[in-house]
Order: sequence, then structure tokens, then C-alpha cells
Amino acid sequence: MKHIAESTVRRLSLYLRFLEEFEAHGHQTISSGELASQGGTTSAQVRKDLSFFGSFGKRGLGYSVSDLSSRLREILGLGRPWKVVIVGAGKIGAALAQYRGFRERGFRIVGIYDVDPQSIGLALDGVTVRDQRDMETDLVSLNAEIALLAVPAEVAQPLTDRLVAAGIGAILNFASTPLHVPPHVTIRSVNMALELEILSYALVNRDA
Amino acid sequence: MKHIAESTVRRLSLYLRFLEEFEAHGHQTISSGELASQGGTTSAQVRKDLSFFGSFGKRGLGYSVSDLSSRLREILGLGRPWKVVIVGAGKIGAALAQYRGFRERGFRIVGIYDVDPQSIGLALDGVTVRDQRDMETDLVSLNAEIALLAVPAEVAQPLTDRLVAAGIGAILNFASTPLHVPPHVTIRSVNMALELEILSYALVNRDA
DNA sequence: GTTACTTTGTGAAATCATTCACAAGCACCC
DNA sequence: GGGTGCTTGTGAATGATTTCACAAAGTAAC
Repeated sequence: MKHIAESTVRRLSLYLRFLEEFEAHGHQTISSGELASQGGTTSAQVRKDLSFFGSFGKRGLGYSVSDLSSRLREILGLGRPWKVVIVGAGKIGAALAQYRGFRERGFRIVGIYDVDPQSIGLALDGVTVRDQRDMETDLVSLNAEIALLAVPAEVAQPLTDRLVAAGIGAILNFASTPLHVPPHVTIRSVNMALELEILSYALVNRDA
Repeated sequence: MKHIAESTVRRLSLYLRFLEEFEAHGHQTISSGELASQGGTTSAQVRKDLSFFGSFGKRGLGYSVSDLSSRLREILGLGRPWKVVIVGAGKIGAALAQYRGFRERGFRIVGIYDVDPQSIGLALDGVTVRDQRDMETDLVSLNAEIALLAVPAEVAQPLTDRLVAAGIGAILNFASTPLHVPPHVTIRSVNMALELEILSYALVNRDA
């Protein structure tokens, strides 16, 4: 298949959310315009995004909420649960471990790792923090596919290398440093200070 | 000034980080190529990004690390500290309150608000959680410019409306729902479950 | 001061993403 | 069954962003 832009995938995730809300409200069908207004985009954008994957709507009527939901889930790979490990049980790692949103979307936390003896042994939302030395063997035996990296910037790259060597498929990085991985591993970064800097820029240049 | 793309601003923030690292290592100058390899981009991209704001380099030599740092700080509006409030003192709000990266970049947490009587009165990293009813008056008296919104999706929009009415300039939203604000308010969203869904998509379509 | 080498700054070209605009399809009503 | 109204799907057009490519400007060595 042709390469799909990240912005498109991001919007598909949003559409799926609205569809689930719509479904909960008992609606059967939804138009591209309704989907668009929720997500702050245009109906043409919605239709174009969907057109990359097929044609799911009925002209004059719109999209079947349940059909489109399940097609989107399939496209996004959400048909099955994903096994996730968290590396780093500090403030951010702990908050992530207890975050509802992950489980709701089928991301199951199967392991948490830290080096601090104070943290090791703690149970976070039913999962016990284990020694970081056990990370590699666990990764293989649990067959975890995704890692959330919530460690200080200085150790982020070495830990990334260990995760890659142990066969991880994707990493979501919360450290404030860009990480380098081989091309078969997917990486994304969430950098909260950087988001604030973008806001700062916007505030300073508000009327420029 | 001409409109600058968000992707450019994001990269400028990254460049600034590398520059600070370089400065700490005692380097005087840096080339666009060095800056690029750190951030996973190209030297042409770096030069183009900077060219929107002026010409800061010396041909044949590169950029003065300290000059470029301070110019970037100025461009990004990081020359002065920003006052930030956190709305929602749950897991995520508490983690944000204690996050080092904000203070290091000049973002000072001046208020934290919640509705839960259990949370109100707690001190998080030196700031006492206050009743959400005090939010508006505090916002005005403290003159806070940025709000971090870490509340359940159901109440995110109403709280946003209150923040906007109280004169907030920018909001960083951690709720998993898009928010609507008037054009003079800047908003950005950090949606961790959505980031995981993008990884999920990548894993499923790895070799497609 | 001339030569060799390096690196910037920037128009032009290429690529990528969004918006437009409209034919075609479907539902509903009379 | 034909007319009306609505909505999709999609090429073409536009707009935005990145990459290319190279002249201009600097350093360094001799």
C-alpha cells in the first residue's frame, strides 16, 4: 500500500473516538461533515483520509457508525491487545502505569522496570516493578511489542539500545532527548517541555 | 512577519537543546550539519529554519553557540519566565507539578486546582492544591498565562471555557478530547493513547 | 595574496498535504 | 418512476514544506 501520512493516521484515531461516542449515543450513521466538525477539520479531509483505505460510506446517507468503527480499528491495528512495558517507575512512569486510557484502548501493561531499590517491588495498578536487569529476559518471555520510556535523558539512549537489542518493535519516548533507532523500530516522542515552548512562541508572536 | 510553520518552531526548540548541551561541553561554534545530525534532520533544513528569522552564522565557520542560543531563546519567548497553572491534581496533574523539565525552561507552576476535597490542601512540590472555585480569581491576581489541563475528558471543555473567560492565553490539554477555543487562545494537545495508536498502526503496517 | 577548503544563505525545484469542485449514487416522497 | 435533496469518492488545483544546488563569504595555510 501507498505510504500514509502520519497526520492522516492521527486523524483516523480521532475519528474512531468520535465514532465510539456516537455509537454510545445510539446513532446508526454519521456523515463526513459531522465527523469533521468534531475533529476540527473539513468533510473533504475526512473523506480523503478514508479513501486511502477504501470506500466505506453510502452516498446520500453517510457512514455506518459500527462498520466504520470496526474498519478503523482494523486499520489501526486495534483489533487485538498490545503488550506494553514501562521503563522507569518515577513520577511519569507511575502515572503512565495507572493511566486508564491505555487499557481502554487495548494496551496492556505487562511489565514495569526501574533501577531504584526503593521502587522495585512496588505494585503499580496490579503490576509489580521489577529490576531493570530483568528487562531483556522479560521482554522475550512476555513477548512485549511496545515500550514506554520514562527515564532521565542521560540514560534514554542506552536503554533504547537495550530495548532494540531485545527485539522491541516500537517505543514511546517521554525523555526530552531525541533517540536513534534502526529503521525497523518505530519511535515517537512526547516532549512536554517542548510543547510548552511552542505555546510560548505562540504567545510572544500572537499578533505578529 | 510571515507565518512560521509549527514544524519549524518545534525544531527550533530542539536546536536550542542541542546548543545548550554543546555549550556545556565548552564548544564555541557549531555547524548546521552538526545541529542537524543531533535532531535527525538535514543541514539544509536547519539553515532554512533559521533563515526565517535572520542570518546568524558565519560562512566557512558555522554558528556561535552562545549567540545562536540566545537568539533562539528570544525567538521562542523564553527570555522571561512564564506563569503556569495546573488544572486537575490527579495522577497526571501531580506528575506534571513535579516535573523538573518545566522549571528548567522557565515555566513556573504558580497554582494547582482540583475539586476533590482529598486533594485540596495537599502540597505538590511547594505549591498547595486549591479549590477549583478559586481558579478564576487566582488566574487574574496571579496573571498566569498558560494552563495545563489534566482532567477527565467530560469536564475538559467546560473548564476550558472557564479558563478562556478568565483570560488565559494558552492551554496544553492532556485530556483525550479535542477542545474548542476562540482564535486568540492557543491550544495544543498531548494525547498519549493516541500516540500509542499511531505506534500500533506502524507495527501492523511495518512491511506494507 | 593566492589557493584550497569549508559552510552559510537562499532562490528554484520537488515533494507532500489539503482543499476544491463536481459527477455519481442513494433515499425519500409524491 | 421521476424529481429533489443529500452525501460520497476522487481527480485536479492549490498551498505548504522540504530538498536541491550553488554563489557568496569566510578561514587557514603557505
